[in-house]
Amino acid sequence: MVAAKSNLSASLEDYLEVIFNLAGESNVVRSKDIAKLLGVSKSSVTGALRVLKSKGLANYKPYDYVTLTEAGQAAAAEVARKHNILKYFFVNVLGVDSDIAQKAACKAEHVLGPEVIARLLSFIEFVTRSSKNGYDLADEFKQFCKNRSQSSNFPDKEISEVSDVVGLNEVKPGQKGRIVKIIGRSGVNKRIADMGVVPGTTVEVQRVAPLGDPIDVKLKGYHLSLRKEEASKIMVELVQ
Amino acid sequence: MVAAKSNLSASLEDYLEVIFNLAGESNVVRSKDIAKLLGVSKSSVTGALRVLKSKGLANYKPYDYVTLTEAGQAAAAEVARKHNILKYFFVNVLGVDSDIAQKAACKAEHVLGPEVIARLLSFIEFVTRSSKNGYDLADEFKQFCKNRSQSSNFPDKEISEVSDVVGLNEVKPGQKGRIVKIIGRSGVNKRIADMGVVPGTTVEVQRVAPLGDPIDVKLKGYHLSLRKEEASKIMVELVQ
DNA sequence: TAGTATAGTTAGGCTTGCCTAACTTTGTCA
DNA sequence: TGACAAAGTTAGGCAAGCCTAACTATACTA
Ligand SMILES: [Mn+2]
Ligand SMILES: [Mn+2]
Ligand SMILES: [Mn+2]
Ligand SMILES: [Mn+2]
Repeated sequence: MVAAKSNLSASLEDYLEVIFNLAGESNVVRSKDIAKLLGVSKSSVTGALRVLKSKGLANYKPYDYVTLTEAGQAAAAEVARKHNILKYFFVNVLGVDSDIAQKAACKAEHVLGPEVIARLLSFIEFVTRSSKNGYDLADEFKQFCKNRSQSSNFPDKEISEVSDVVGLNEVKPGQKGRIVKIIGRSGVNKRIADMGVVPGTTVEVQRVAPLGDPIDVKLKGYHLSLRKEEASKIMVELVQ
Repeated sequence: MVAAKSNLSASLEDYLEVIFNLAGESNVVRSKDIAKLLGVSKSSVTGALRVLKSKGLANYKPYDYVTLTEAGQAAAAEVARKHNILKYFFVNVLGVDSDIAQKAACKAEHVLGPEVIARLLSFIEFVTRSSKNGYDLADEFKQFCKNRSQSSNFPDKEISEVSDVVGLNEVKPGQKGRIVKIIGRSGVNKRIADMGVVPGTTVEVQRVAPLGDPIDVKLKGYHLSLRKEEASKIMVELVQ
């Protein structure tokens, strides 16, 4: 029985999952219990059940008990399986708190595909196996967490810096910038373009008046005084 | 600088993430590049940027380049960090294919909280550390995966069976069921209720006519012939 | 068996996030 | 400069999921 490619939303998978779990706990599944477990209103459940029926996953009849079709049970079981594997890993390998693990598993179960889940299951098996050979990996990890000082100094994959393109108005006196772009096309911008303010040119800020207006800059040997408003439209990349 | 509790949707986090990454790769960030990377239309990007601006995360001005605020950069960096940690774990510990890991990480990054991510990072550190002590855990795991026959026999956390409450019409001759509920309140249902068909009673199906109609049952010593339509409204739990 | 409590449905509305088509702004280059 | 291309915005619409309020069907109990 190969599971059909389902393409269900996270929401619908959760409905399937709780119906599946409720069915395992009591004789019949009631709409209100689904609502309570998922934290949604009764009418939301009605809506979801209609969708599940339309997809051939639930045997829905108004006012009737809720049951899953064969296909629905298969899909639900798959979700529940992912949930269990994930929670097991979070709790018994990583040592995450049970409640947090429960919630995390019920989110992640909808976004991790079979390849990742299969590997994770193998890994759990590996860890379990290792503990039988005298080397309890999960335990070893817990020790590792305890013994180490709080500061994690793992080379937390350096994250590339954000580019240094800013408005010319933000450049400090003495700094230089290469013009990347001039925003807008107004008469004023044409005026400064005529004075050599074009992309590619390097400008140096010389003086900035108290309130940031005006700004004295030097480019191509010329001096130029710019309004803050104008400068803010000149995007430069800081150089040197 | 403590990161503010953001509560961003997965979608908005992805926008932040790609803006952050693009900013690291080139001088300026263009709307169309965001659209291309996320696989959405230009207008969707415009909409998202307006939302990010309203949340104080992006410096959005129509037709201007896209930049992030301090808060936006912080939020984006957090998402990117989760992404990197998850991908690293999937690829270098679990041995998942790089492309699949990339996609899985970019989904899971939105649903796994700081507790899980912190533990995962510690675990990666633990594995890395172990490899320096001559016991390469990740490598060991790969061997384990290879050497083992395809069949995984890990006690895949037994999943509870679905409850056996069915309509009486589905019960085979010779089987018995305890009545759980009778659906509907029509005159017909009242008739059979008068004959002892009430919740709690155990019925045994004796004979079923060729097309499933009628159905002969025995209860409390009486014989009763039911229409399939009637029987389908009598929910029973299989017994014995 | 009626009257009330409970369960479930319907109607209508909201938000998020996406789309296409048409339009405007900006960039480019002869 | 001015025409054309590229980038970005606006308008309008749609689907998924959720909600509340009002209504209806079923269950319980005296
Ligand atoms: Mn879930
Ligand atoms: Mn779950
Ligand atoms: Mn993502
Ligand atoms: Mn990502």
